[in-house]
Amino acid sequence: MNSTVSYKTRQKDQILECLILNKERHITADEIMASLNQRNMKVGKATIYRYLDRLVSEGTVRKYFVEEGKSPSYQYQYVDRSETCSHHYHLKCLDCGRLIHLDCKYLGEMDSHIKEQHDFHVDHIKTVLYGQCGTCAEQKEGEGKWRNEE
Amino acid sequence: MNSTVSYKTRQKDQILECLILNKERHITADEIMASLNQRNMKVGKATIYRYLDRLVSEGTVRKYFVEEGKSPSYQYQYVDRSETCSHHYHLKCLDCGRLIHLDCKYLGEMDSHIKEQHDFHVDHIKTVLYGQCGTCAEQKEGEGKWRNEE
DNA sequence: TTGCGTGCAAAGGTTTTGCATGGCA
DNA sequence: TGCCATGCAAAACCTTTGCACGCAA
Repeated sequence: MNSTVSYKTRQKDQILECLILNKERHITADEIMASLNQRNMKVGKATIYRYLDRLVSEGTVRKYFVEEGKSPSYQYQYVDRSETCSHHYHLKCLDCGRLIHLDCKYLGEMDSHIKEQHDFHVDHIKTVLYGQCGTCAEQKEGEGKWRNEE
Repeated sequence: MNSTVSYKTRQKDQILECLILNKERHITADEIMASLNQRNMKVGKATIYRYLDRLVSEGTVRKYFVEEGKSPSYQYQYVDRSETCSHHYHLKCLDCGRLIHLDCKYLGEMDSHIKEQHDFHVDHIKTVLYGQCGTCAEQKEGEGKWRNEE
């Protein structure tokens, strides 16, 4: 299918290693560079972006757009082959930023429901359910009422 | 709660009018400016961004991040008050951009399910289910196979 | 040796910010 | 008159691109 030849290089290995080390969470291109720099692995920013692009189109890595923190940016996450992220939902807590992978039969049924009753195919890669996780909800309750933004 | 005083101005009126005219679809800050310029209404870009921010935090307008076209950007859409958006889900077609308000008992149950079983409160104002609507799916089928990313 | 990969810096795009001025109340 | 709102331009930001050199195969 994709006939592009690809060379194996130190940079690619190190970038991929970093993604795998962080497979539990999202990481920005900048964070990857910082992380590599910390361990005295110098990789140019352009290289990181270029390789990430390739990994994303290969399906090895998933790309999200996230607004947490100050400036919005893309975040990348290694796709664990054992987890079928395309079949479950993602919940993201607006307070603590935690991403929860939700594997649940009930939600699978919801998919079918939306498809059959509402004629819409949900893309689990692009969709994230935003809200508040239980832990944060408890904390907020103690503090009084809550607000949408920080 | 929010005690900030707000003045009524020509610019605000015109921006809001433009959003309401386009309430069926989403629109970028740039498109708002272009649309206003066309009708000889001069409004600075900074003003548009600033007012949009305010409208978003008020809940009058919803803000999305969309990657369609060349450069990714934020898109805005007026929230129709007559619809109780905080209680239903929103589906957004990634192809045609249409926003579908989904009032459905089944999905309400899903909320309870997520809350009770997964200890997570879904925020319907911030959450959008992305995917493909039936109409667009049909079109794509005609054109051949589809791909996840472009 | 071939041509993909890399690094640097510059370009590109949207969105934000600073500051003086304008205009609502 | 007081203070919010506006406009302009510059800044800030992330991401992409051009180009010469490096380095797998």
